[in-house]
Formats: sequence, structure tokens, C-alpha cells
Amino acid sequence: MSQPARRPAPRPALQPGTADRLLDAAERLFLERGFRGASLRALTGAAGVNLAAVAYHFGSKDELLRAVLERRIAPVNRERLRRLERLEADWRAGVPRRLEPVLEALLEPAFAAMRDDLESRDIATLLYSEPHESMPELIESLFGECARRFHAALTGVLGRANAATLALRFQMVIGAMIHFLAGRHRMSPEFTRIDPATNDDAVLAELVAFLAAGLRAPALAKPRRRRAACAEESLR
Amino acid sequence: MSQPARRPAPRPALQPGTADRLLDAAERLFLERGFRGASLRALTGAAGVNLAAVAYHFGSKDELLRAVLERRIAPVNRERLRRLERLEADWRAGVPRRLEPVLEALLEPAFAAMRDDLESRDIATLLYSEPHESMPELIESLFGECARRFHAALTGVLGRANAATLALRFQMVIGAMIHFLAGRHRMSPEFTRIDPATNDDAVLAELVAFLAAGLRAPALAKPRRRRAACAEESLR
DNA sequence: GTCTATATGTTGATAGAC
DNA sequence: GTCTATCAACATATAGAC
Repeated sequence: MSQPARRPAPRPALQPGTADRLLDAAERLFLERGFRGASLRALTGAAGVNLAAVAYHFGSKDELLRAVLERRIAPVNRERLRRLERLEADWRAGVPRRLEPVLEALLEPAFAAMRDDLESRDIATLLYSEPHESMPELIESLFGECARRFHAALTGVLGRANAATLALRFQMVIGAMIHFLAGRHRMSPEFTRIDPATNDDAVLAELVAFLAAGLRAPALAKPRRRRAACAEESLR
Repeated sequence: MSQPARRPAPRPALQPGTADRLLDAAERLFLERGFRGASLRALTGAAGVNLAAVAYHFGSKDELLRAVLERRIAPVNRERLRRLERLEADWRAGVPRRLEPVLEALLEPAFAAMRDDLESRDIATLLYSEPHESMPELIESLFGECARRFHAALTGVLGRANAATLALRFQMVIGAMIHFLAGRHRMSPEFTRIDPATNDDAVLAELVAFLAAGLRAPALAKPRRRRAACAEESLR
């Protein structure tokens, strides 16, 4: 209305640009067929763009993958850290430290993203799975800070001792989470025996309950050691 | 010495045959580079056999993959079921049902295989990861019976009610197990903060403790419901 | 920014000699 | 059983017109 002319991105929502349509198609096909299984021809064909657009907009297939992953994962991790920081502020203000809110801060943003974008159900599969030279750095750059911050927060809630056990348990949390975000849609309901109509919120609540109980499990008696009975303090 | 001539398989151990060398090389390279990332030329080159040997001995690359998977997974699942059947015989004889032995029957054979064959650390990665047309049937044919039997055993130990919750929790067990068998070697120790020297037996014990605690967690209060406090009976 | 055309290499599979 | 030679299809990437 007020501007006279020359707008670089006129209608960002009505007609997605070539780059966005490529990202959408790549996301879908990478998930369906894997990185190597989705050729540039299939990608550009599905997006309705020219084959050469990949090189022009992203440079290479590898960088297209990175763009696909970052677009989904970065906002989820930002939300995770935002929620964690609010918890930590509460703790500094004297609110007692509880385990469940930390797990919810870790899990809920991923489930929310899954609910909002059904097409992109689980981007994390691509990281967990296909071997790819640059994956380790990509994992570190995407999840490194987030993982360290949550690990530290769990240490703060569960106690500083027994760091080795907590490191193992934190990976069990990560494993259950990834499998649940990704694996459920890869296996048939006949195999998992999970009702396909199960509400995502219910799954999230069940995950939090399961993982909290696991994290609170008494530390293993090495030769022989007293076990703490208090729930919140049992991993000492 | 005594036989005059014509022996079809003279020295089965000293010099592995072409098929076995192909299986070994394929296993290693599929794990390193993924199914699609390992070409038949790379496979046969590493095995020191001719390219055409794949077609002769296995028919196709797909069937070579199936052979690789079956060779490792079938014996592990046989051992799992053998142990589970011994437990069930004990139960029929009046021994009280406990959760931990069931988890050990599920986990220990996989860890033992990992310990025995360091090269083939985690074959399950190949199933969990790369999308492949025939994977769902392959998963069903390799793990279907085993999964159903363990699911039933867990139902027997934890109680028949709340089947929906148990189905979810069983998948959490599977997820943590897979991630632990596979993921630990994909991520750097700096990322996981797990001491690389950690004993596999210790990891197994920690997994059992974590998962048992998670499986025993009280069922979620739906609107409002009394929670059972007894450990072995809490999932009712 | 988008397109055609093409360069250059690799893939899985197979035919047929030995 | 093992080999060479080769096929047809496909891959990613790029040069250069519009």
C-alpha cells in the first residue's frame, strides 16, 4: 500500500519460492527414501523446479540436506533451551528442582513440532541413521549445546555424584526419545501393538513418566552400598 | 590323507569361502557406509572376490543384505527365546515372576554378540535406519516372533491391565536398547560424556536397572485414580 | 533466476569364455 | 565357481543461453 515499488519477497506465503519448495520436497523424500535414495532428479521433479536449482540455491546435495535439517531442528532446540532457561530462573528464585519439567522441556518441543508438521514427522531419523561423512559435525553443531545444557540440568536435579551412571542414563533418555519420535512410524502397528489412534500428548506423558522413573532408579550397588530411598535423591 | 580326492568343502575354517568373505566384507561396509553407500564394487574389492560373485552366490545386493542380517540376528534371537523359555519353565514350576531376568534375556544376548564380534557391533542400525522397500517385512520376519513373546512375558510379569501403556513402554525399552547398541559408537565420547572405557557388562546392568524402573513406574492417573505402591505390581 | 544440454563418473546386473 | 567385458540406467555437477 504505502511502498511504491521493488519488494524483494512479495508474497512469502501464497506462493512458496523455489528454495522453499525444494526444502519441502527434499524433506519428504529424504525421510521416505533416505539421503542417498532420493536423487536430485526425484527431488526437483517433486518440487516442480529445475534440476539446476539445487546448485543455484544450495550449492550441492549435501548442503541441501544441512538446510533441511537446520530448518526443522534449530527452532525445536531454541524452544527447548528457552524452556530450560525459564526453569533455571525458577530454581534460582527458590522453586524446588523437579525432574519432570526438565524432561518436558526436552521432549515437548519435539512432539509439538511433530504435531504441527505431520509431513516432517521425524527429521532426527536422518541423523540417527544413514552414515554420512559430515554427520558427526552436523550432530554436534545442531545438538551439542542443547545436549550439554540438559545434561547439566539433569545433574543439578539428580545430584552431582555418579556422573558415569547419569551419562549412561541420559543416553537412554535420548534413545527412547529418538525411537519414539522416529521408530513408531517405521514399524507397523501390528508389530508394536500400539494403537495408531494414540494421542501424542498421551505418548508424551507416558514417556516422561517412564524416563523419570528410570532416571530416579537407585544407583547400582557396586560391591555393597546403601541405597537411598528418597525418590528425588536416589541417584547420588 | 585318507580320502583320495574330490572334497566339496576341504578346509571350512582355515580359508573362508567366497560367500563368507563376501558376507564379512558386506557387513563391515554396510555398517560403515550404509546399504546404498556401499557399492558392489567396494564390497567385492574389500572381500577380494570377483564382482560377479554377488550374483552367483546371493542373486542380488538386496539378498546379500538379507543374508548379512540373518547371519547375525537369528542366533541372537534364538538365544533370547531359549533364555525366555527357561524363565517361563521356572515360572510354571512356581518360581516367582521377576522383571529383571526378562530384560536380561532380551538384552544380554545382543551384548554378548557385540562383545564376541567387535566388527559387527551393531547390525540393528541397518534396520533402524536406511529406508528400504523390503525392510518392514524383514523386520517382521527377523524380530516378529521374538518381540511378541517378550511382550507377552512382560505382560505376564507386570499385569494384564493397562495394555496400551505397556505397549508404549515396551517400545521405550526397544528404543533405549537399539540406541545403546548402535548409537554409542556413532557419537563422539565428547558428545555423550560416556567414558569410552566403560565395561559392556556395566552398561548392561545399568540398562536393566533403568528400564526395569521405567516399566514399573506407576500408571498415569487419568482423571484421578489410586496409585499402587507395590513395585512389582505398579503397572496395573 | 530459470532453463537446456551435457560432461563425467558410478551404479547393479548379466552374458558368456574358461 | 570364477573371470572379463559390457550394458543400460542413473548419479551429481556445471556451462552457458535466455
